[in-house]
Amino acid sequence: MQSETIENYLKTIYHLSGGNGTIVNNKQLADKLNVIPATVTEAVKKLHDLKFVIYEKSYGTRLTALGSKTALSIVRRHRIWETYLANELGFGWDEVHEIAEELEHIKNDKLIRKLSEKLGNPSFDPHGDPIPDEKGKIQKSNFIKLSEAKVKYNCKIMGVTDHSTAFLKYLEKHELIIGASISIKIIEEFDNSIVLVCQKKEVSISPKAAESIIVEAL
Amino acid sequence: MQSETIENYLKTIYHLSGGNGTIVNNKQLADKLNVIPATVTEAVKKLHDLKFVIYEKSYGTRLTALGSKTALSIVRRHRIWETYLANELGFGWDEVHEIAEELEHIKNDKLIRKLSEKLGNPSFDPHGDPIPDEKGKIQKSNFIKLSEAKVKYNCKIMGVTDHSTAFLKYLEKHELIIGASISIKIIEEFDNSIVLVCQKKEVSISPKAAESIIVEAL
DNA sequence: TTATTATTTTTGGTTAGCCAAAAACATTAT
DNA sequence: ATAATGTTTTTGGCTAACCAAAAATAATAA
Repeated sequence: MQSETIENYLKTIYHLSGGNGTIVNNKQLADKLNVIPATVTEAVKKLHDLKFVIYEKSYGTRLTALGSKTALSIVRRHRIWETYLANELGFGWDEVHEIAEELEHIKNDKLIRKLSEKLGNPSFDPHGDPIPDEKGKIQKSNFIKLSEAKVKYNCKIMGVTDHSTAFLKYLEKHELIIGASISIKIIEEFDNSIVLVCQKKEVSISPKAAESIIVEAL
Repeated sequence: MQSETIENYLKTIYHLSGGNGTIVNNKQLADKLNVIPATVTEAVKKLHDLKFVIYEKSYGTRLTALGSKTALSIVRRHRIWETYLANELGFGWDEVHEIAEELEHIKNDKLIRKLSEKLGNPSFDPHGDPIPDEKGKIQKSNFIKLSEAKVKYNCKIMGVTDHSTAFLKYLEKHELIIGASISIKIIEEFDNSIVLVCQKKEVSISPKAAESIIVEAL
């Protein structure tokens, strides 16, 4: 259908615009795609002709409905593959992104459907990021990194993004298990460490650890 | 490492030369790759410069050790993916080739290793074609289609290439199961149907069915 | 061996995707 | 409002992969 380059542009515009139709500029795109702005100018003109974006000279670019739909299907493929690589083939979460960057360009709906089925048609990947469905619909959630939670938040632990044994042991020690409810008591001013209550016990979490814990804000 | 185009040239040269270093000509390559001979001339010159082939003007092209090694790794990826798609994801054998044509270009040794492991590191795909190992070594076998067997051959049924339920029922009815030993009694002159003995019973197999049965000639 | 046919190579030209440098345009700070 | 800075566009150029048409070679048949 379209080239890998076009797919990468659409995906990047989608991510930079934060999923809503926000305008994206050439500099941002150039930086993300590792090309110079002149190259982006050329590219967005073509994307405009192909009806994937609306490009207004010296102003910016935003996805059309078609562009958005296409971007969503790429994001879907990417996240399905990431989840598959991690859950079915035993890759670490640090490894899957790079491989999925290549796999996402294989356009075969049946393949993605089969992978998705094998995973139980998940709506979220283990990063907590939503996986668009076949129609491009995204299930909303309040998934955030624990490091983004504020005082008094009540949350539920949904997953982790660091799968090192060191980290998993750290979690175990503090009885922080998937599904557990926690509430944020204090966020220390000077080092951003988080004091929270989990399983009736008070624990203090380093900001580094909080970066790798995905919670649902309730 | 190299482009998809180069990989396709190497793979095609490998197949056309039948795995040994036989010389391949431009016309053959052009036909297989759906390009015109002029394009092939250009390409093989480049492959020569890259030391993947020895190209002799107006004569032909053959793989170097490097080219052969590279081709073998592409064949490995292709057959691992085909086997994986069929055995793990439930694709039919008629569907896997096309998808594997894309997947084979993803260069990630760990990925192929994991897929291979999950399959039990097979040396043959369900077509009966050998899967080169990581070093490019191919396990020899006497796998042939039953349709290629001759009178008096003793064989063992190794697999099928048609996975339709109709065909599987046909096999069941004739008690032709994987692993069974058979011996060829007669090949009918006028319609090429095969009379063989399997499990002490004499059965007659249509040429169409024999096309889809892989046996090992003993 | 000469004519015919097939294959290969050369030449000139295209498109996608990129870059560098310079020019045009916007934005921000003074 | 003007200068300084940042962003965007234009222009000219590059490489990989392709094609078409013509010229050169090789192979085959008469």
